[in-house]
Amino acid sequence: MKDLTAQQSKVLNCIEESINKTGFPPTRAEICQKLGFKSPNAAESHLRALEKKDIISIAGGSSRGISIKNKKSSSGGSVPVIGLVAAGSATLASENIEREINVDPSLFSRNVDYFLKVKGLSMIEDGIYEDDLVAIHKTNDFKNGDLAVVRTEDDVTLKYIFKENYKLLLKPANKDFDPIHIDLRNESA
Amino acid sequence: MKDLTAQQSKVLNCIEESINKTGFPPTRAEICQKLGFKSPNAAESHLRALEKKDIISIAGGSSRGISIKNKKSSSGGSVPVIGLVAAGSATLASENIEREINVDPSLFSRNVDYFLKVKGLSMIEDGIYEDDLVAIHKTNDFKNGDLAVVRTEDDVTLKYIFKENYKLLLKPANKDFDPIHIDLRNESA
DNA sequence: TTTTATACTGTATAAATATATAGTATTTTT
DNA sequence: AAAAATACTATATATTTATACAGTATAAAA
Repeated sequence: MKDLTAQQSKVLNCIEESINKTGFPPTRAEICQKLGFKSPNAAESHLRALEKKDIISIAGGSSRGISIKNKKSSSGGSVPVIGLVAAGSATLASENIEREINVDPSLFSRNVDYFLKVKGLSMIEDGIYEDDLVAIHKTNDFKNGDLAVVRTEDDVTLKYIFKENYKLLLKPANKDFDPIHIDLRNESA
Repeated sequence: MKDLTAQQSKVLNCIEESINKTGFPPTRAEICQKLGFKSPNAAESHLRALEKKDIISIAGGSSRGISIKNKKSSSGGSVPVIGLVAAGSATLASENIEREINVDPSLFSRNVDYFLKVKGLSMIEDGIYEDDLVAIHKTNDFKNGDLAVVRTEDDVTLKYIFKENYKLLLKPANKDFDPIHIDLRNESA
């Protein structure tokens, strides 16, 4: 990745701070104000430079349309203890609550609805181990590859979820377990 | 907390999805488009209702100025394994890298620069234990109460950081350790 | 040395956006 | 039964905002 100039870093930092403090990205004018520029084009051209270097993306024709692109990552290794996201149904194993946990909400990019304690071994290849806590966000909004809480007939499991047309593919991270295919047309929602 | 109506939940969900997918909140028009409303005021009034119920806040005179308010939390308990944020200096214990970790960046609200493995006992009251991994984001932007990586003369520690004028207060979460006071005027940056 | 990138000021404007006002209709609360 | 909240359509507009164009100047790359 190309290196950023000092000014570009300042602008990037300014974007991060805006998102952290207000919840949304800054306008050109706000960047100028924070960094002392007097022309909106000062911010604009720095943004274009950051876009060219693939650090941010800019949604054209959209106010505050700045988003910070996903940083790299490298070789193998594991995922940390916090999993994520995207459970289909509402009533999960919900009421096995062991204790309440007090967490700074700014830790997570999505709202955490509850935590789930991991049992069993099916995710060990991703570094999620027995007794780890997984932060769960209830939503119907998921992307392929998201880690999801899946409720099968008599079990609640963590699986990677892939959806294609009417087919759902649930892939455990442990090779010893088989992927599960579900045809949504035969299932009750 | 007052309950949301079905429509209000849809709007809230729409906001969450927008933030998750694009990185910034939706406009009134976008909410209308997604939910099939034909008047911008449909979105507007739902937003005002959500604001009244203290679910979101709306920054006046600002485009996309919607942010989802911090959800509650309850009694005691601990913080999960992922800590956070806000280290002052650049060269920390940086090069004791044990392994590289492959993480979905969307897990964190801030960019993760590296992970730190916890040694010692000073944070045990917050549920951060020996060998836990803490996600670190390098920045100078911190709020009082943030958990920070602090480099003292011969140590790297995790402390809660409070700043007031020229004084820095570093508070460990373990009562057996004393808070540290630092006068910034006597310190070299 | 001639581009190309960086780093801005200054001006302008079309388009995006928030937001007010006027209605209608239904449901819930008092 | 009256008032208040919900759930919208429809129209209008001031303001915000992105974004282009014209410059100036310096540093780095070809």
